[in-house]
Order: sequence, then C-alpha cells, then structure tokens
Amino acid sequence: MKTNNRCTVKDVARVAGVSKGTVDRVIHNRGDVSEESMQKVLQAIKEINYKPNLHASLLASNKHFRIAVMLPDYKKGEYWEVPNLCINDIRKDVADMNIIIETYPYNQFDHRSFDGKAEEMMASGPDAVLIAPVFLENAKRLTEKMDALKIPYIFIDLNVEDTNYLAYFGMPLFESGYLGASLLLGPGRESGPEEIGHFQIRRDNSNQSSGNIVRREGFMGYIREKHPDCRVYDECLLPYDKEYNFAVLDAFFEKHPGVDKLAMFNSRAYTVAEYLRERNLSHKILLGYDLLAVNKEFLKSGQINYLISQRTDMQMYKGIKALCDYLVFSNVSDCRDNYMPMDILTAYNIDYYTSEIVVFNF
Amino acid sequence: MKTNNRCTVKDVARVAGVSKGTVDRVIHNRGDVSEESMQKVLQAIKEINYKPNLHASLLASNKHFRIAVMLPDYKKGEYWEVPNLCINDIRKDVADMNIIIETYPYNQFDHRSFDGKAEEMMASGPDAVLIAPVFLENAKRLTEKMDALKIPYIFIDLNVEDTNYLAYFGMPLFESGYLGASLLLGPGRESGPEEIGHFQIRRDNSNQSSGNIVRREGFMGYIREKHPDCRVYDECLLPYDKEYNFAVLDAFFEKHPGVDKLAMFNSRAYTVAEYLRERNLSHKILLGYDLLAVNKEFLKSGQINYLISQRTDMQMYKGIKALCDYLVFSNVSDCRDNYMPMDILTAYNIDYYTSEIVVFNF
DNA sequence: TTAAATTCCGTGCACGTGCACGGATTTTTT
DNA sequence: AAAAAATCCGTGCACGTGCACGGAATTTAA
Repeated sequence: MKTNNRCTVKDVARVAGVSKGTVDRVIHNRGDVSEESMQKVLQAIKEINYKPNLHASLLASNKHFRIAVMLPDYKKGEYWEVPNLCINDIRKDVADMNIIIETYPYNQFDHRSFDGKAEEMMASGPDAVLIAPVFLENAKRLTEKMDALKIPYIFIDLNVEDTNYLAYFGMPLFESGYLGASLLLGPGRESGPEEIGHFQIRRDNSNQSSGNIVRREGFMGYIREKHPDCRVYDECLLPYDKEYNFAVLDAFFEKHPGVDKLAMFNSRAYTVAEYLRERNLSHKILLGYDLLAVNKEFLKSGQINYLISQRTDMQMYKGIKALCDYLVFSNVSDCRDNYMPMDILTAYNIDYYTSEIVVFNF
Repeated sequence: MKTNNRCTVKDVARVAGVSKGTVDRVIHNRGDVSEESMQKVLQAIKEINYKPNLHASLLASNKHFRIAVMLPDYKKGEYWEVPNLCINDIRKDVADMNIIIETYPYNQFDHRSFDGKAEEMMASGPDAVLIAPVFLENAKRLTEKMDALKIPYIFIDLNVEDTNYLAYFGMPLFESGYLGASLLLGPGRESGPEEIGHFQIRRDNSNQSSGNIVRREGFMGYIREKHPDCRVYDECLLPYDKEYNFAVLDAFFEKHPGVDKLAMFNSRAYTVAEYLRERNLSHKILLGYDLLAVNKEFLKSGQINYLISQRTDMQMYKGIKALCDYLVFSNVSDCRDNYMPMDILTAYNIDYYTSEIVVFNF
C-alpha cells in the first residue's frame, strides 16, 4: 500500500513550460494552440511518458455512452437464452464505465419484428449497436441507415457480408463441421465403408441465415478427404413434432440398419437423443452442437456423445468490449472477423465447463 | 451520450439530514457516529439506492496495492512460460486500478530457490500474494508467515491443503485423467481386451508435488469402471535424454507389440511423439496434457491425437482478480476451490484455441 | 496611431469521494 | 460547579482531468 506517483498534466505543463489548459488542448486536439507550444507539449508527454488518469478523466467528463443490443428473443432452454441473460451481467460490469446497454429483442421467426425493433432502436439514437443478424437482408438494410448516421455496429453469431461492421464474433462454421466429422469417425480409424446419418430440421423461412449448410459442407469435406468410402444419409425432421420425428427415425433405421454414427448440425440433437433413449439405441454415437440445458443432460446420460460448443456469452462480452474501445478510445481492433474457439464437450468434461469471463473493472 | 445522474454522498447526506462527513464515516464504518445518525444514513442509502462512484473513490484515495507473484521460472516453450508472460498483460490491465504486480520467479528444480525468493518477497511487504506452490512443504512454511502478518494468498495450479488460502485455481487432476481415458478408448467401444502404454518422466525430487499420480488414478478409474479387461503397461522415461528414451521405447514396443494407445500425464508428450514420427508409428493414438508449442506442432502433424489443456493464463487472471476483490472490497468468493475447464484439443480445433480473456477496465 | 479582430493561453471551477482537523455538545471527573 | 474527557459531527481541501471564460499578445483594419 503506497501512494501514487504517476505524472499528471500538471507535470507535462511544467516540463513543457506551458499551462495545463494548453496541454489539455493538445491532448484533445481542440485547436487554439501554436505550433511551437504543440511541439513542446508533445515532446514533454513523450519525455515523461504521460498517461492520462482514467478515473479522473471519467469523473470529470461526466458522460454516458449508450449501446443498443438486438438479439432474438428466446424461450427457456433455447440457444438465445444465454446471450440474453448475460446482458444483465455485462450491464453491471460496464456500468462503472459510464456505459448504458439497451436491448431491443426481436422475434427470430418474424422478420417484420426485426424491422420494427430496428426502427425503435434507431429512433433512440444509440452511440453504438450490437446485432445478431438472423435476417440477413433486413440486417443489411439496417446497416445502411447506421452507416448514414456513422453509428458503429458489430455482428454476433452470424455475419452480414459487404457491410461496414466494426467487427464480427462467431464460430467458424465450416471448420466446426469438419471438426465434428473428425470426432465422429475418431482417430486411428482403418479405412473401409461406414454409414452415417445426418438429421436436419426443416426450415420454412429461406430469409433466415442457415449456418447448418456450411457446417454440413465442412463435415462432408472431412469425409471426402479422409474417409471417402463413408456414406452419409440425410433425413429431415420437424422442430417440435415428436410423433412425426419418431416415425421418420423408425423408418430411417429400418432402411439403414448399419448406421451407428449420427450427426446433427443444429442445436436440436436432443430430438434424436430422446428417440435413442426410448428405443434403447444408446450404442449409437451422436454428435450435436450447442450446449442447451437439455443437450447437457443427454450428454451426461450418454445419448449424446459429443457436443461442439462455443461460449456464446463470450461473443457478447467481446462484442461490447470492442464497441467500448471504439467509443472511448477510437480504438479499432486490427482483426475484424473474430472466430471463437470450438469447445469439444463430453460427459467427462462438461461439469467443469464454467464461465471463463474475468472482468476487472469492479 | 447523456449526462450522469446517479446519486452521491451529498444526496445521502441531504436525505439523512446529516453532513457528508457523517455519511462517509458510516460507509467506511470508521466510528464516531451515534446510533441514531447511523440508522438514518443506512436508511437513506437504501432509500435512494446509493452506489459509490468508483472513479471518484479511486481518484481520491490515491493508494496502490502491491501483489506479489511467485511462479517458477521457465525456459522458452515450457509449461510455465504462458503464466509468466501473461503477467505483463495483467499488469497493464490492472494498472488503472492502482494495483502493482511484482514477480519473484524461482527455480522449479531447487527448493532453496523457492525459500530465498519467498524471503525476498516477504521482505518487500506485499498486500497480497499469488503462488504456484511447486514445493508443497516449503510453500506450507511460507503460509505460516503470511498468516501471521494477515497477508492474503492464493494458490495457482497446485493446492496446499490445510492452509488458509483465500482461493485456489487449477485443473481437476483426477477428472483430467478420467477424461483422458475416455478419449483414448472412445465412445461406443465394444468390450474386449486392449493394451495401453503409459509413460512417465522420472522425478528425482520427491518434495515436488506430482499431479501426475492423481491423473493416473483417474485414468485407471475410468478403465476399471468401463473397460476392466484393458491392461495398462507403465514405463519410465527421462526428461531430456533422447537416446535413452528411444532405446526404452524400442524395447517397450518389442515387448508389447499390441499396444496402440498411449498416454502421458505430463506436458512432455512430445518426447514420445518425436519417437513415433521417427519410427513411422503414426497409427498409434497418443494422448497428452498441456499445450506447449511443441505439443501443438505434433498435434497438428498427427503424432499427438488428443491434448487436454486448461487456460493457464485464466488461472492467473482469476487469481489476481480474486485478490483485487479482496483488497479493494473485502470480497471473499463463496468458492475457495475453483476448477478450470478441461479443454479437449485436436488437430481440428487447435487453430481456433485463442485467448478468451476479456478485460473491461480499459 | 488607434480600434478591432484574431490568435493564443492561463485561471478556476466542477466532478464525487477520502480524510484530517477542529468545533460543538454531552458526559464524566475532581 | 468547574474542569476535563469523551462523543459526535461539520467543514474544507485534495485527487487529476475537462472545459468554459476571459485576458494578454499579436495581427489586421480603419
């Protein structure tokens, strides 16, 4: 416990032989400074390695930044629950830094809902925006308005190409499919034919971006490269119709009794896991994505063998952090497209898969 | 961008009908306050939901906390390199919070070095200490001195039982062995005999804590439970003697030609990986621990199939954060023993295994 | 040569909290 | 009853930066 001795504007002023007002004008290049004084001040700053005191600065300039967040709304246990819930934590974490977060949740199945919330959001006049752009076209239209007003924005989870986004944080989709195949087939596998089942969920809205297609490409890429004699059978399920799905799966396994390895490229692996449990087919290996609570249960009970996950809360934190850096310091990260780690989860490491976030602002 | 309107001590004073000095005395319960005023102030604080302004506080009480860090010194590419290097980042990240980090690196092969650095460290009079206690006995003796001076301390990576540590951050060793076995044997394996090789590194200093023994127990636990007809053969290597090790391995595989799955419970899987490459034995499955640069290379080239890793930098961040919370707010986390996630790394997700740290303090 | 405009710069207050000092009131002692 | 002690509390300055105001010095206009 000792006392501070970092140098201040007053020190800079003394060294430069000017007043602290002049130093201030130089630092915030606010004009009204002669070239001579400017050079003296810059020299002094460098000489004594002056760094502004964040606390004094934040205290004196008593301003708040407002960040708007547009995420899909959610039902309990669904994919978007975690990012939504973690907003509250983030809010607390950045409150001390004079940053206010406002949310504009939209219906992920209704693009008009997105447009409505976007309008509402723009009307509030935010300083920066974070968006999960489920509706690519609508999001793209929104970017044009933000560009016009010079409001910086960041994409989460999905990316909208050819826009002026400040940064993007998400999973590498192709690679996550590739990784999935490598897990399902395992290392040291002798070559030879093998049958694999792939179940997708039918989508009705073609405007929605579908990362699953890219994942499947990655998956097939691995198989083509490493085990070209493997065969993948696709089948289509429905989001919530258990009876229908069970019938489809019964038919599928009757037709393909040799299929022991199963993959799903969305977050609904629990659908098939439920089937495997009820039909006593636990020997089949099932791979899924995203750590929903129900997926976690099936992972622990053995119906799901691998889950590939990313820390969705981390996307949020990194996104907000990037916006803060931009707003407060005009810092733009050198890396626009940021891919999150792909975490491999099994029954034996899932219990220790806790939050990795460290926030140092008290 | 709008202006702040959070309430201040002045507001509390007004509501409570006292002066801000009295409010201050209540907040820091520094005595000299009548029971009556105390109650009025507490009531007022609750009523208007007063939260102190961190920046004003940090600015006014111009004090610095000093945290001492005792880690093993390292050679490039070794296990302790990452924690050591990340200290510099942490230092920057906490500098704005009036926290100074001082390091006392010791020789991890010489317990007298530990004692010497410990003495030096204690002489400097730190406010808190973070320790990686490679030498359990020596660390234990150090804790007694720190207890006497009421200096809080935290353990990293290894834990010293029966001490008053504030918190511990590390990998769950037993479970990491259990997980390793589950990966090596894979899901959906039919029961039947199988031979597994385990290579340890000879240690000469019994005072050094050895997590590897616990890891092996976890490994064997899985095999006993799930695949009791598997057989594990142990073999002993030396840290740096390539010629000796190759001879040992040659003999081992001549004796046990059926062994195709290999495990090492320390960070030196690269030793065996090098052998496998030179002898063209890439079909054997090798499991190791800890993401050294050289292990990463062998992972990508296929000689190592699985690495189980933890984010060692995260240990450091969480440890320092816990100390900060204690020093600044007297906050003690409800959880003393904190186990880090066990990350499964393969050739196909390693490239995206980047730092997950988000620091919000600017 | 004087007045007006321009350029440049110093002064001083505000932000909200920590803390030292000393004053006012009450209680205890002699 | 007077003096001493103890208890309680208000005032005011300091922390380092942001920013507004106005003054001094210089240049331009009249």
